[in-house]
Amino acid sequence: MSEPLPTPSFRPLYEQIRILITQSLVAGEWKPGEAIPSEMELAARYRVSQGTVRKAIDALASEHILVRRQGKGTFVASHSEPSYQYRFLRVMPDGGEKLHPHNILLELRRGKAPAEIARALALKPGAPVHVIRRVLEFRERPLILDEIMLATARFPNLTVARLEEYKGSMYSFYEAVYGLRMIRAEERIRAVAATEEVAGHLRVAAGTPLLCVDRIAFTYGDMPVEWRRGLCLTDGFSYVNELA
Amino acid sequence: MSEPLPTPSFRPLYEQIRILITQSLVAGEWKPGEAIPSEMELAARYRVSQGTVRKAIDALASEHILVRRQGKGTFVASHSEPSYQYRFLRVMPDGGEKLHPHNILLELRRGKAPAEIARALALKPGAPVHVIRRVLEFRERPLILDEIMLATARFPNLTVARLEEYKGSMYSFYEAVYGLRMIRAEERIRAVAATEEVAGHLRVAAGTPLLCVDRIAFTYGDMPVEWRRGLCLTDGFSYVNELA
DNA sequence: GAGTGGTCTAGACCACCCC
DNA sequence: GGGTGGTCTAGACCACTCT
Repeated sequence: MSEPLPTPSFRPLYEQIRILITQSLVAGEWKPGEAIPSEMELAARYRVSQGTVRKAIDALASEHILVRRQGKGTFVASHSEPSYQYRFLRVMPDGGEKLHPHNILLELRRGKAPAEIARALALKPGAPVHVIRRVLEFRERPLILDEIMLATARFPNLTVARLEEYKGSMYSFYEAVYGLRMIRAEERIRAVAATEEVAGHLRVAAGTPLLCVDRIAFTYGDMPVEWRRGLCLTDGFSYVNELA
Repeated sequence: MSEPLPTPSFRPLYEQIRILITQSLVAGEWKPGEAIPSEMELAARYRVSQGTVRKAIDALASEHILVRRQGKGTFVASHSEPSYQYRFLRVMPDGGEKLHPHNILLELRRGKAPAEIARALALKPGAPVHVIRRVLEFRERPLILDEIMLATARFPNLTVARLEEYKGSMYSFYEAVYGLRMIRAEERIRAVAATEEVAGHLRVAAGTPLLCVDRIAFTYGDMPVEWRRGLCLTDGFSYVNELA
């Protein structure tokens, strides 16, 4: 006899709970910084044991989507919280201090996504995008020249005023103003020589070697939202990474 | 009355089990690639429940120190296994294929550790070290010029012959020949211009921008073992990183 | 079928936080 | 003191692997 069915794929309960919790997060049922219901409440809601909810929350906490605080509750992670402000910024002063750079907006304009960037953002080639250019300064010295592209469809009414009024990182801006929480990012790093124009913005000689850091940042469900290219000086600074 | 004792710090049981397992790994009770005893056996050995052993193993597995294989057992991770061979190599062709480079040894000599490197390796300044220089090639093209420093005390009888005879990554060499398993590494990346000498080895023009990747690699207990500086071409290649 | 890791449950108790 | 997450246990059952 043929098998009844080749069991399409086994999905543990805690995995399904993880998905349900994620859906509530996407739907905005619990907002960044807020507490989600207690493990017992969620267990009752989903009709599973506390241990199963716990495993689901563990997974989300390990992705930094939720944050556990013993004695207080489990909270929705937010880029607005101090410790998460520059969570994705891996460039550090060689001294070892934290880097809380100062943001100088150079330009906000409309443009069309080049083919490669459109692909990265899952848009049609030539789709309309916002192009942001800015310099990050540290101790009065320019450090990084950023170019950022965002689909206009996802970021309506983006203006210089709204960008400049906002204090804090780009991702806390997306989160606070557009409800878009960035969960993870992929970076590709190369070494390049500064062009005349770039050198001007960074106040170094043309030809100075720079890190070119291309980043794609994703929200829930691995949806790409932001493309970014950072050109970064590295005298006195380096890109720090931990391999595990 | 005064408190009996201010409870110096709470140490969960599974944490203590994790430490005991780690000690057995350090002592070589179970060798890389081998299976450790089953969860039930370890539970009996340490007189705790299977669930507690499980949590300890989960932690070690998430650090890639152990590898679980359902239905088979839990194994000691090894840099010799194909999927772990170039576990710490983050430079990838832009195409996306995996990079399995070809190793060309340039030099092995004795030297003294400069102050900064001695500090990184927890040695006395000027301590004797092996200095290895090599080029990694990919498709007949030189890609990375590496300089590696290892304390001679930890690597006795290191010779060109032994290095050249060994096929595979540096870390599988350390593991197979010296019983040193590298667990994690820290990298700091900068952009530099190729010197004449470096440019010669990489067959590019002097001044070409390169990634300069400084790495410290650690065994168990966060003991530093290897210092390494890689100078890396990035046309057609990039350093890939995932931010979570 | 026997052995392994993986899931799920239920209940007890501990550590932490805040009222 | 009452709530939250964190630990630990014990037992049942499932999925995978090998023989």
